[in-house]
Amino acid sequence: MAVLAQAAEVAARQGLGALTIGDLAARTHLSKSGLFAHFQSKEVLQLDVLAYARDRFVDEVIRPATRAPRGEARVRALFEHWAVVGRQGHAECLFVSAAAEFDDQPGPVRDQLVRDHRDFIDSIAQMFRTGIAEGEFRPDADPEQFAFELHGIMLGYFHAHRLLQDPRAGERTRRAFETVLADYRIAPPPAEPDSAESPAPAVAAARS
Amino acid sequence: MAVLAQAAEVAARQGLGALTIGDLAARTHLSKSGLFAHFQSKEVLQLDVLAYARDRFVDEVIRPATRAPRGEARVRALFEHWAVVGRQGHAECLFVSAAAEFDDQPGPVRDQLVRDHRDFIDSIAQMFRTGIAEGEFRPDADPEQFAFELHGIMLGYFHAHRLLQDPRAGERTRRAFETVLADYRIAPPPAEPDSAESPAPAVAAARS
DNA sequence: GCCCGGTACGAACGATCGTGCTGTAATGGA
DNA sequence: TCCATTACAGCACGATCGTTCGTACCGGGC
Repeated sequence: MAVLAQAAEVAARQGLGALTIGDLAARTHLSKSGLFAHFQSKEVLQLDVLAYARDRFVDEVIRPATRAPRGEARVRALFEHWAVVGRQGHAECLFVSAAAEFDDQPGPVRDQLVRDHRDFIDSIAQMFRTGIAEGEFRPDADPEQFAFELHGIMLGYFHAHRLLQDPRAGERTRRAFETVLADYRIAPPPAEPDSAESPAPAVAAARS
Repeated sequence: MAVLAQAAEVAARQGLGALTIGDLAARTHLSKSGLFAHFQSKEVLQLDVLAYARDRFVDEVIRPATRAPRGEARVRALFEHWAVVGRQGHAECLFVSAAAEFDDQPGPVRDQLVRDHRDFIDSIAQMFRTGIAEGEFRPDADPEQFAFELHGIMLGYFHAHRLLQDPRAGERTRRAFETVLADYRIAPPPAEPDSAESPAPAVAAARS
């Protein structure tokens, strides 16, 4: 539905709570009551927008990633698609702002938000798990810990990119991602013995 | 002003945009016009709330941290105080939700938000810099990169703690923090030579 | 004494909020 | 061709939004 696309765009910009029926009706060239007839209430509208954004996110981030080869390549694909979606200010910002908005007001919207997010975190952890099974990640690593850290990096990215408009946000994000990945990867390039003052070139390159 | 404390609490819960003058007047047992007289407009109210929250944050997080010894101890103190404030749902959530809310709507509130946040990031970077000067952190490290990564971790913490109510959020956050710190610390405990299959115990301990 | 700036009030404003009810033009299967 | 369904518009409702106005009370300086 084209209405939901418009609604999602507005909600991503102003927040789910600031999404107003009258404003949305004007944007879609519909009457307020005509638009309202499609949803029984504003809450249903918010839930529909959330579902729409989730479908978009699955289509543009998760599914493309699962088409990449299992293991680190898949995790990298997830990262890349995720960053692209966030950069364009699409669905992702909706989830970030909605999460901050509804983190303290109970109700169906919050519940759905929690479910969606838990599912996504589980997807990340699962992709990481296949990386362990493929022998690319350390077998003693905690997949949910990796999901937590990756998610934090992306939150920082959206923050720096959208609010601060830091032109180096992308570069910083990628560097943090590579560092985390390097920490979890199996068989890191062995450092030269006792090179505390002059760190291993591979590590230094990953950090500069 | 007690009114601002109430306003900050509401804004932290519902967001700065959902902070309404009538609602705030009822909470403070004032008439709407009587309360409105103190601020010339809602925008000024939002800015005042922001300034109030910033002062609280400086008092409860930044200043206590600067009283800790220079170097890693100070960075750790910052982390601890930051986590405590975020856990109690005080000022920090206001900044997180406000950032997500105003990241796409220009105006004085957004500008102030950006200034405050840049200042805070700079504070983190500066604390890290003293750690370099003290010889505790790698001299080739990028302080702003560290600030970015720490900030991302905390964003992930607030998200997991407040929205998902993950009981393991604190533990995950601390682990991520220790990992990042270990990456930036100088003179990591030297790994046994050629221990690719069995990683160094110190690293494994930091991750489990 | 008087005046004055601050602080608070009640009432009201136009606008917009979410939400109903009613009417109607279009549509598609029987 | 008829009829049920759908998709919309029009209008109106009570509530609440931010804001303004006029008006008190109350303190201290002239």
